[in-house]
Amino acid sequence: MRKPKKERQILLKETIEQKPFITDEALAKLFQVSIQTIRLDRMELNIPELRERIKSVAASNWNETVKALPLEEVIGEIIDLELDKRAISILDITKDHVFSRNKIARGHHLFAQANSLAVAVINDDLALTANAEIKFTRQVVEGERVIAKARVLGQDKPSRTKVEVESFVDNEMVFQGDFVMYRSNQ
Amino acid sequence: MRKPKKERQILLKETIEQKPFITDEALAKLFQVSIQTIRLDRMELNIPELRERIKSVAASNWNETVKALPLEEVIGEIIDLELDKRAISILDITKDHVFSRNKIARGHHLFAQANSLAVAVINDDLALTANAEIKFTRQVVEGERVIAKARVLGQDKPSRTKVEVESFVDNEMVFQGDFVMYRSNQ
DNA sequence: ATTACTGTTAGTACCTAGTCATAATATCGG
DNA sequence: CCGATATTATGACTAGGTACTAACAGTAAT
Repeated sequence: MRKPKKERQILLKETIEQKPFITDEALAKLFQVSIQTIRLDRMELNIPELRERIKSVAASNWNETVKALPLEEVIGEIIDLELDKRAISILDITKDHVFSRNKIARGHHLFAQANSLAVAVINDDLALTANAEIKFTRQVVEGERVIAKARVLGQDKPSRTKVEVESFVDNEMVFQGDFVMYRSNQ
Repeated sequence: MRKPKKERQILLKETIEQKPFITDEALAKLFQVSIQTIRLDRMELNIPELRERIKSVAASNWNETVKALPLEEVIGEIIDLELDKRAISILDITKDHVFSRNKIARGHHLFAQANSLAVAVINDDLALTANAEIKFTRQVVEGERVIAKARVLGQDKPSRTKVEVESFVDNEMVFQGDFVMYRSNQ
């Protein structure tokens, strides 16, 4: 029934992470030990008391409300561009681009970088994405720098241009997309 | 210096709404009355005590967490969700979402709505887009309301789930995407 | 002038979910 | 079996309250 200290502490940590609203009393019942033991465990694991946990959850809420829409106009910085040929852009992955849970970059930011690069490379006043086939080949985490390279492949029909975009972190491909772009054909 | 009861109570309500972390003691000093007066005021105004306020702020985040994605991280507003089955979200296209030139919605916003819906519908702690095939079937302009509908199709492999997302403006399809989602366990 | 009422302040007992410190007991490994 | 580690118990204290009673000042009505 009762588990050894180490095991209990690991479970305790997980339980509190998952359910930060739980009291020491409830934890004591859950693990079949006294409240004091739970408190000693929290001490050792540096887990604050219930009220402080709730407070921090509430506070983190407050801050994230302020951040509003992270999807701004910034979708990478273009560092090389030859219209209707190729283009390169850089996007530094910050905390604004990642899931709060696991620090992995959200897919639409990688897509946005690639897509906007595909739009930018088209030598036309109007360029829209008609369709695309994309692959997220590796996870990107906070702090990494994504380099997207677009290559114009050619035109099936006069109003459709194919653009291939490949994105890299340290020469490792993280994203690959084939975009079919609509253009007005002035 | 000291204001009449009514005025104080109005200000009290506003103050607490704006700063829910404030204690009765601090409020008493702020309004130059005794703690008891503040408590009587809270009673009359049905404002709960500090800890309950903090709790509700914290809970408002925790409860509304859809497995993989906190609700406020979803692009668009989720109006229907049944995990691992289907989900619907609404995104109103504002000037923030369009090209300044022609008021046409930028593709990555439609993608972001669809992609985050595909993430949200997955009943798992970790959900990432592996790859996707998308079509922009009609242009969307500023002021239009996009309704995205996600449908979970099934699983090829245990860790891969297919999600189809179709987005509409006035019953007209504007976007269609087949997403292959990676999920951690379950 | 007395009564009634409102608004404010004061004080008590009690509550929860802890803290800290110390002591006593239980359990396990060698 | 002994000693170290682990656990439980005990008492005193804290913040931020609730719930209740009592007192008092100022105003209005009778």
